[in-house]
Amino acid sequence: MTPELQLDRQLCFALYAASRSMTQAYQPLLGELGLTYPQYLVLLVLWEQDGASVKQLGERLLLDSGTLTPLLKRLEAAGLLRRRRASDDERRVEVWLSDTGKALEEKAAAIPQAMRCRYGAEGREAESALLRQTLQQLTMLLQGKPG
Amino acid sequence: MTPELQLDRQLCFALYAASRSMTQAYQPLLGELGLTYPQYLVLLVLWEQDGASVKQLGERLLLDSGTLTPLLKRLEAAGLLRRRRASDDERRVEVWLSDTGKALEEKAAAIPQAMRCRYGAEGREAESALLRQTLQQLTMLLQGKPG
DNA sequence: GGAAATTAAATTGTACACAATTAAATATGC
DNA sequence: GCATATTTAATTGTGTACAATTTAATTTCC
Repeated sequence: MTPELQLDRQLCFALYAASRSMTQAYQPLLGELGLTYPQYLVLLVLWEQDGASVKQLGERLLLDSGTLTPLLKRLEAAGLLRRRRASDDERRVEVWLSDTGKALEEKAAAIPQAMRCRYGAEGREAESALLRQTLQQLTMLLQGKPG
Repeated sequence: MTPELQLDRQLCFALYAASRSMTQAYQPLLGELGLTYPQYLVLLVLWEQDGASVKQLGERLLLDSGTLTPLLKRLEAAGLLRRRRASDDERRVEVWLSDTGKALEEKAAAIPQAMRCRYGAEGREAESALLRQTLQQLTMLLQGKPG
């Protein structure tokens, strides 16, 4: 066995396992709101930036239209948002929150604190902020954007 | 906008983005071997532990049979491994590498170094080992296993 | 030793991811 | 001003993820 290929030495697998574990930990909380984890991410962007285009959502979340289009259709079917061709550029599709979608932000506001508790980050704000920044830098590197 | 809900402050999104970026960065290297990233992870386990059961693979990779069964069938169809009911317990399915599957380890041996170069980890072994350990601890926490 | 509980995979159904292609709208260059 | 290139979404097809159910084999417990 090549030592370099040991699973437990792979940063990539540590990332993959942590990311999926985190998503799983969110699931019970998001389930109460009727959301999946990627749907929650889309709403996080829209609560900051209502009316964002599919392209803008994709840039923030690093997702393409092949993922976003069906996801947005499901959120539209759930009544949380509406999709609209922009009048000044018919190629663009703008995504606007409905009142229900806007109102959901209040319920979601409790989630971050609940999760910090869940993964033992309470009282370790500095440590988890550092981890977050390290991951953000790594993402920029992997995306080929000079950091 | 609730400040706590800002996308760029979410550890969960930093993880999600980094994990997918890492998988994307592996893709060109794995593509040459005809593998997807999860398939590569399965092979990492088998190169360490040939003959592992589906359950054992699932425990190492945190995946269930719903994911593994079709993935293993594809690797079997590609001629890299064979699945066999264990004779001492017919519930268990053992996964054994073919000669082709075993031989692939040599080609894969170049991947870790190529990737370290790719994400700027050269000469920063300590830093990336620390990140890996932090992520492994976080995963254990999220999986509810006392760390 | 046989019913009930447990375990291991497979199956079913839904929802991402993402590469590759298509289609429509806008921008560009000559 | 018009052909060409670019941009933006949608579509198509493959491969995960994962919850929930099913099936078959083994344990457990009386």
